[in-house]
Amino acid sequence: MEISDGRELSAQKVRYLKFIAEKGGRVRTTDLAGEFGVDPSTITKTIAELAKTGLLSHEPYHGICLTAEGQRYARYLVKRHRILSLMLTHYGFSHEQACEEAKRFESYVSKDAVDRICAAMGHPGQGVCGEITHDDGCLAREPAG
Amino acid sequence: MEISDGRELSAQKVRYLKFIAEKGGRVRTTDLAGEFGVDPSTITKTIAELAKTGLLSHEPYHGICLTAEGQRYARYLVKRHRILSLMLTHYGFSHEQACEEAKRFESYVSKDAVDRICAAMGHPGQGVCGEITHDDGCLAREPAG
DNA sequence: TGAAAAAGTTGGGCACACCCCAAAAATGGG
DNA sequence: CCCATTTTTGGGGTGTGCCCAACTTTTTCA
Repeated sequence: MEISDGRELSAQKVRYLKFIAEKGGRVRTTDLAGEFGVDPSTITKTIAELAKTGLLSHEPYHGICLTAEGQRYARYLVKRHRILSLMLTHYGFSHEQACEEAKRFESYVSKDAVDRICAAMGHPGQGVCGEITHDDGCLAREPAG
Repeated sequence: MEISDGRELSAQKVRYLKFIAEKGGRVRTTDLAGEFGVDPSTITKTIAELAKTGLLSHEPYHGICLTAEGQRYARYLVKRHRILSLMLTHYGFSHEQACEEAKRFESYVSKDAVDRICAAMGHPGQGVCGEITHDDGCLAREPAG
């Protein structure tokens, strides 16, 4: 895959992660399977791979939740989405259109670019689909424990 | 794949196609293999798949060139690249940085979005890495012959 | 002009991401 | 405590993209 966020997660894994973050708390296999229209077994397997990265923990039969590191990373993913969506609204996109379009390509935009765009827009506090937080300075450089 | 340009070409195929268009004329297997750092046999196989779409013709041992349809499509790809690069320069990217960043995600931006951004920028005639042409109105709706 | 070098193609195979199905296991409400 | 629901396991499939070895074609140049 050709991901540009400092981690080697595929676009699909990023989508799963973002969904888990936005839903919050304990997420069930069925929630993900329903949201993405895939078989639950697909979710189980993909979640197992994500768990190995340390971004989430999966207690079999009891749900999925993000680790502290996963939450920090997910905050970045959400921020990225909102920064890019906001950028698109500068080009005549409605909020909803911007949101949809950003989903298409956000996984392929480098963190460096997101930071730059964020800075150029004056670190906005409000995006098109929610608040924008600016606390991702230490992404992917956290001790394991 | 999750491509958003109205065709179902993967990002990699799009890169190959864009390279062929930018180089112009008859392109050799070796040119592509060198540019992308892959084995020549990989190029041969991928080109065979692209040839089936009618975007280019491949005369074995004698090179690759775009069909009229391929040229029209490639013009869109180049325009897309230049529009997105130009957009990025509005956020503090240098020309070269904008160009590199655009390459990362351009394949995932919908044609609709490119058109909208193009319009919002006033259909610019000059991009960061060359002229921008605006003749892609009839993409992907051309008779085969 | 003809053999060696270079360029290109074929066939086989590998890795990764992502997906589904059937069957088995675990959970939890009645 | 049983049965319906949820979830996991094991097996399998597809598509993309890549490499290697062996072979064919083209080109070069002595």
